[in-house]
Amino acid sequence: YAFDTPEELEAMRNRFRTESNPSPQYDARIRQEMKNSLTMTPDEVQAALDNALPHVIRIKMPAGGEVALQDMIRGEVRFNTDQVDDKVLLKADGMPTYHLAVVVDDHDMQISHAFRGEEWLPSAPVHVLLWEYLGWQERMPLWAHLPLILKPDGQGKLSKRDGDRLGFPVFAMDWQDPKSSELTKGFREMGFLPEAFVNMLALMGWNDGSGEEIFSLEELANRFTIDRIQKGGAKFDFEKAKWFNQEWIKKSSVEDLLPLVNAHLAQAGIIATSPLLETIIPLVKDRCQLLRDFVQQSAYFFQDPPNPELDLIRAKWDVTKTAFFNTWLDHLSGAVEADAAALETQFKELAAAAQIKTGELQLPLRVMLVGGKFGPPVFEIITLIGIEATQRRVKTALKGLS
RNA sequence: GGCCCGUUGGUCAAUCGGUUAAGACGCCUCCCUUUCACGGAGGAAUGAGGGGUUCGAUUCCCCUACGGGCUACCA
Repeated sequence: YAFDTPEELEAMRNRFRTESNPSPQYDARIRQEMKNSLTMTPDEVQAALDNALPHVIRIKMPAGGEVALQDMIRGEVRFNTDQVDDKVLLKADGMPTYHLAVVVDDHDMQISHAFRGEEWLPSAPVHVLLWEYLGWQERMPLWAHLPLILKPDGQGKLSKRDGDRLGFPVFAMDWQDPKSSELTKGFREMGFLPEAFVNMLALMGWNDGSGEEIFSLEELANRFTIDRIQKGGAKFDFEKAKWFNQEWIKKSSVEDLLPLVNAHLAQAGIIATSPLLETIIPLVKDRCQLLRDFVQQSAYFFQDPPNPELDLIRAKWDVTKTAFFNTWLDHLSGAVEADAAALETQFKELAAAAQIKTGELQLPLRVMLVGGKFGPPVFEIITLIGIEATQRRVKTALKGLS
């Protein structure tokens, strides 16, 4: 039992704080100077308890002892119990701290292997002792303290604030702090496939030695061995994370991608119609790292580009090109069905007749139709959006260019 | 400060005493491509420093340096 008030604890820290000991602990020596059942008489303790004096229950770390634990990743780790403080086990409000709770929970849940971050290693001796003191040491789980994920720019472990600061998600899914209502971005909402997220995470601090990197959850489970877990922390690399996603987008079927792509399009206000989207996905998926990239890559199939980047073509624009496009527009009206090869041939013939290089005309055409310098081959796009939309977009662009 | 854990290219990393020290991401060059990607072929780039042990150390040991974690009635 310890009856020290927060103020008294603070006073103790101030009293014992020195340059060589910036954070004094409630340890075997200091506890002799504090108000607890080791320094008070049994009667005093009983009286305090009877008077419902606020108190906590601390673990009494043995003086001059040693706790050794076997870690599956790091081997034997030893701690001198003099260096570990008398951690609070039960708080004044009656609630257990993590230290007590984790041991009791793991015991009740019959946990065989306890995996946790390396930041828990310093308090492991408290937990080991608790398993012993509670009389459960036969059932103590095997320990594994995993390496941490570090900030990309050094300076410590990755925290949720780094996401905002450096522009990448930190949590699996969007998470809003109920208290501060602060939003932390999630990998899912940013357009990561679950498979890619799991894959990326698993390969941070572990590999199977084969050099392969793309694994499904099932493959990961089959190949996983504890002895191949890395000991040092790994800096998070968003570029690599995106690469994993890109690989999984390439690997995924149209059926799997369809609902996800549809959701991202819908969120961007684009209503994608059904048979069209299925044909578009395989056409553009190689150009997408994140699911949200599908928005830019397929929006123009469903709606005219709102602000085509005409500046890209304006510099090299002249009246002969305007004339060419007007001629082409006329010829287009005669076309019954849109066939990519036929359209391209016709386009090239007209270009030759006008004595303009097709290269100087295809880029402008692309910008008029899709809005920028990206996307699949232009004539394939025309077959999908149709003659009518093509004419409309070219006319709009010509107005913008004049 | 103390205690604990770690340290191979910019990043993730293979190597379990003898290798030209893999591979991937990113970067650069070229090819394919009248866009952007995909794909293909190349390239630059690594054993923190110092001592040992050994015929031989990236690999084993020690020291130093550096990095990380913990040091709350938070987890």
